[in-house]
Amino acid sequence: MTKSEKIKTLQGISVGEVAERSGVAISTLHFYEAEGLIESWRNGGNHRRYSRDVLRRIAVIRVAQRAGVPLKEVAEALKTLPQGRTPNAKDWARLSAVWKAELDQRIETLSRLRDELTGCIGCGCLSLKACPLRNPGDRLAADGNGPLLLSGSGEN
Amino acid sequence: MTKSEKIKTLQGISVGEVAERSGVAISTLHFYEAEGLIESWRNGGNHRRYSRDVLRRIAVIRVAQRAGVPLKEVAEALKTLPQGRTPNAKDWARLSAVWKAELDQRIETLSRLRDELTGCIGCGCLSLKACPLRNPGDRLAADGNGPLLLSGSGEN
DNA sequence: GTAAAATCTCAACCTTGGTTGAGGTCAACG
DNA sequence: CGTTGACCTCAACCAAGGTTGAGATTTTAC
Repeated sequence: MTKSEKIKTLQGISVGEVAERSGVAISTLHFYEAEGLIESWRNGGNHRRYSRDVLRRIAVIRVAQRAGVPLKEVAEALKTLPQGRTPNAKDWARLSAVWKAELDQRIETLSRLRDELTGCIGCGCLSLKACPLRNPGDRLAADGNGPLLLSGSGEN
Repeated sequence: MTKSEKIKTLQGISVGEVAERSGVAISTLHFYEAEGLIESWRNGGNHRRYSRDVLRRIAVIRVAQRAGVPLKEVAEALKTLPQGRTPNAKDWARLSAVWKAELDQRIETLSRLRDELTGCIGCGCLSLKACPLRNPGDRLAADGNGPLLLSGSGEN
């Protein structure tokens, strides 16, 4: 570690630098902090200072979001990391295993829908009770993406 | 068609019956109408009346939503159907082909993410430039699910 | 004929994930 | 020392996809 790096570690990183290096807008960093996803302390002039591990945390947050994990759940998961520590390989494995399972579920649900859609293209069977796309068995097979009630019964 | 069914066709279906038969809340039907997704006329007492094909339209709307198609796009697609007609097999094929392609894209994006996540579980490599989960090449590989800017560059 | 159930309109509110702007302070360069 | 640029707070706003409630009317059932 060079002398200037040591000073930076002691003084922390500014919000602008975190924004630039993480690719996240400053307003988003404020928002994440308000939501308890990241932390900072203040310097003498009330400006936020971040430790380096905020960058890794942000990376984790963004991967989780890509996987469709809502921020609240990400926040919960991050709270299980001991005391604002940089997540290590084991922590990351624990979180990502859970998120991968959710992602698997989402992919499976969408794949099933795609298969049904493929089978139904052009068949016009949307009007039939027997159509898998209308199948009541799917009604509670939610997408994992919010509390969508996906019913659709009754002949018509 | 029985005599009472004939009368029903002439008089249209009430909003409550549509709600019950489609599994969609009345407020949602009002909302869909305001958004131009469905249509109705009014009886003498200003109550909405629907023709039967509203049920098939609602079914189409909900399948599209399951596939992640935003309502505005569904509305656009439904407007291409000639004059509030019941969608027939050909119409349905046209719409579902487009939506299936979008769904395919979504599934592919998520699958790629899953593979990366699987490969990365426990590796702790989120901190490395070389990690596929951090790869700038992914930055514009959006999810199809809203204008998510998924960047994440800079070493850390 | 009357009471209950269904419907109407319109505005306000909800959640998620942020962005934008106003008005004020802090820091750094020359 | 002054003037930019970076930063601060707080409130308002945005989009999507609806839900909720108030107050009025209509329809239905007994």
